[in-house]
Amino acid sequence: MPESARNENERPERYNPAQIEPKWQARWDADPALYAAEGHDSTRKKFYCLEMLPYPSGKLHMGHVRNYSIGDALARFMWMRGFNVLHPMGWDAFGLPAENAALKNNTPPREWTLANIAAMRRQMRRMGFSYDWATEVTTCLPEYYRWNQWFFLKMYERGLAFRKKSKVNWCPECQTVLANEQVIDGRCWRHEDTIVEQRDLTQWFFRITQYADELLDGLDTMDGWPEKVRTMQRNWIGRSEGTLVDFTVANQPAEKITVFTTRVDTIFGATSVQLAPEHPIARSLAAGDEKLAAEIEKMIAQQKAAREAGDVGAIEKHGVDTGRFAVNPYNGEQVPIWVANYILADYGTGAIMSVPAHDERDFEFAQKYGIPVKRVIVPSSRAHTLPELPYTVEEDSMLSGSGQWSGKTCDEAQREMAAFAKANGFGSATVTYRLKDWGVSRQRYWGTPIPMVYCERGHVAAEGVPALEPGGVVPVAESTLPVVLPEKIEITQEGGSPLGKVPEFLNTTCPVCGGPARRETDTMDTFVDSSWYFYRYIDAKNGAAPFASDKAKYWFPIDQYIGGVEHAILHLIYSRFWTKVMRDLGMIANNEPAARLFTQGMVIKDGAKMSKSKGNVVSPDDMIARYGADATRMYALFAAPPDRDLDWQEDGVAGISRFLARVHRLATKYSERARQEINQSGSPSSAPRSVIEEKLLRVLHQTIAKITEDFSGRWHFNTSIAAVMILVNEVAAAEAAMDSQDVSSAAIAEIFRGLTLLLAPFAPFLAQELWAELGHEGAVFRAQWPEANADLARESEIEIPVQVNGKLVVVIKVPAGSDEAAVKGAALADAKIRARIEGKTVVKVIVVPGKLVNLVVK
RNA sequence: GCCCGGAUGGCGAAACUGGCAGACGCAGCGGACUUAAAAUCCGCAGACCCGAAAGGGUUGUGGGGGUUCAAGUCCCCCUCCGGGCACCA
Repeated sequence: MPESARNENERPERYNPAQIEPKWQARWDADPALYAAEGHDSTRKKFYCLEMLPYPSGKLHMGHVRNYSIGDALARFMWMRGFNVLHPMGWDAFGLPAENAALKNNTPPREWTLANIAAMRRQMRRMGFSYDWATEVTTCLPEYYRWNQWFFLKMYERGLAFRKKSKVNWCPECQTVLANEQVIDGRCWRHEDTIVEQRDLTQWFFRITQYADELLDGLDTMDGWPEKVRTMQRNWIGRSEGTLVDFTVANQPAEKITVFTTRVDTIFGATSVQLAPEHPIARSLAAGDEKLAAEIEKMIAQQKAAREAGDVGAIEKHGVDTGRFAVNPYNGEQVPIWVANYILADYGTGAIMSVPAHDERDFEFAQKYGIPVKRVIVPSSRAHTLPELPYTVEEDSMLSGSGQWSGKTCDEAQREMAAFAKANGFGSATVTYRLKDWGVSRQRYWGTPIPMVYCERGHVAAEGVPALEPGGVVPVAESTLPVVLPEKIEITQEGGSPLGKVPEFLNTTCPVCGGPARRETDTMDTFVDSSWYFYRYIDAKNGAAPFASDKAKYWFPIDQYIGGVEHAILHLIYSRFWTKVMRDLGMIANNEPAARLFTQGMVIKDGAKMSKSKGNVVSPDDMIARYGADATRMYALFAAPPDRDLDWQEDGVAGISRFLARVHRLATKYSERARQEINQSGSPSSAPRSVIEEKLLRVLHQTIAKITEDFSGRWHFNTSIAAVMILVNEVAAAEAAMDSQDVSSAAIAEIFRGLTLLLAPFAPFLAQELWAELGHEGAVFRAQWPEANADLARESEIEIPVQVNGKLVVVIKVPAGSDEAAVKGAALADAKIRARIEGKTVVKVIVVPGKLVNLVVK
């Protein structure tokens, strides 16, 4: 850091962040090494502090400010604790808004995006966030997205990227396909009012389901992640163990209906088979039965309507008997086949066996239609009366009326019956997931081109990789990456991929035969970009690989990841998947991307999330202009604990600003004495300390202890900041004593030095200003974090509340460390206590040393 | 319906392992400084009641019960708010 900031001419009388903050920002910006980490060969312990990268909308919002203020405080603290800190930032820069902006303003997406990035980077610097800009990652640049393409090729080689025709979610507004994760209650995640349609398209997928079990099991060991996020991911993966059982259609043994059940032990109680209306057999049974066919069409329409309304659960259960029968392979019994509107075509097999006696929903359905109810599960313990139906208990229950399995426990029966099905060729144990493979194709322009071509002669890449359809699917040669997104392009509102209209892009040659070929015109889901960006930070300029493995081995896993809970499933599950794929590619050694995850609460104003439509948005720029960056970020930490929602109140920012002004006034006033003390460089005075000096040092060291603990534990920075305020209040109250010689210059130097260091993670600009003002060299956040001195922090006398029958009567003072007898004696000697217990019997005296005394009297 | 959070002054909140409820801050009120205001500094402040005051009493952490010398904190039941999942067989 250059010379001290002290200059009599420019030093303001009053706290003026508009003067202090840009000054230090300029100095920090001029020295890129300040925020840079040492290399992966550093002997220092590393700390990878990561905040979720923003979409470059062009403006920081308060949610960003909060997220980054938390991360920045932590990064600065860890620096001060001597760690080798990596604290990077980047831009999730592909995506639809750039195309919309292009349509609206006739600005090319790239230009619009890069301008937004420049604006936001400026804001971040103005906020004083300590990012190492040398490692900046921008996902829309070919230097980055070529590695998306590279990964795509690697995944294709391993069968993890594949093409299939499937029903896809289509947002008419975005004019593109959405992943399941992007459909919320039947609506587009970006367009709450737009109902998602289903279309049949051939799409690229990543086989995330191959990792379903590992993604699920890993959650159990991830104790650095919030339980809430882990639960959400567990639900999302939705693993369900069960059995597949083939029923045959009576008189048509070639027609099989495979049902999925988690309760195969109840199969002797099955009294019907229920098909989803979309089920192929439902359709084939309806052939020639117009009434049935019409019913089925009605149900499909109804399901669609409910899906669109986002209220699937509200439809009344309803079904229609096909008049046909299915044969239960366990007992040969024939049961009617129904088609029902509550059976989902896309879960399990789209067909179930209905066991009304032991399933609540089946019971309800059977009651409605008069389908028989057959009890086959009973409690193991001999109860005199049988439990009411439906009886769904598995534990301590056993089978009855179930042939050779009668008398077995449900658990045993499930295992044995699945094995029996397998042995007899009519079923098997299986696992189903709610998680589906990740559809990554998007019919959009502003994204990573998928590096595949379609050979017109039908060539295929290699043996064993069959063409899925006429026109061979051939991966682009790795050496020719990146497939560059063309810049000259006309963006229109019509459907289909815009890249299909660019002949220079579309027409290419087949990498195998050199013949004519056309490129894949879809681009990748932007969640691909954000699934691995944090690996790129460690080696952002690497032109030969996404990153060097030895660097990843040093820096990973991320020590602390911080972001919004809204990414609990999408981004965070894809990132975990990507990490496992990279591990299997031999690129990294870690199984999970982040050791610890923190999800901060939302920023609320007037009881609602800040949003343009509600008109309650507070602009960080306005806050900076009025109160400064320090006050803005410190308020974001002070107003609520970081994991809770934060209610933005501008008066509160003003309060923080006043507090900072107080600190500034006091520190400036005593800086001369502090500087002299440093310049003397002698050992601290051994003169006995005054009572007030002792008290100031005591509070200082208590505050150091508390804040140090807050950082390593609960992260309740609101109370950390409150503790600094208490310290400052104490200092202000001691002003007279400091002005006289009741407080030594050595103590003054120590107090203001400590205060400044404590403030450094929260209000970095002011802390830096005072650091220089107090005569210290260098960057304050590279100075050593103060050590709490337990001796100085110790209270000599403590207050003990004394209760009579649990009610507070008086607070007495006793020397710290007094034993039980002494405390009890002092309590009983107190005049007020004596008056209170006079004439009564003391039944019991409870003494909690250091805490309180409670006299139980009668 | 299931699973997580949460409910404490006028407001944001604190009380980490059961031990002085309301730290710290905002807003408010009173005072000092000022011709005045702003800024700053000092003080008051959960509610209710008694008292001229000093002080004293009662009550109080969404509601009801319980455990305990002692409950915002633990147990049981209930209400409301926020979030997630959901005809998942």
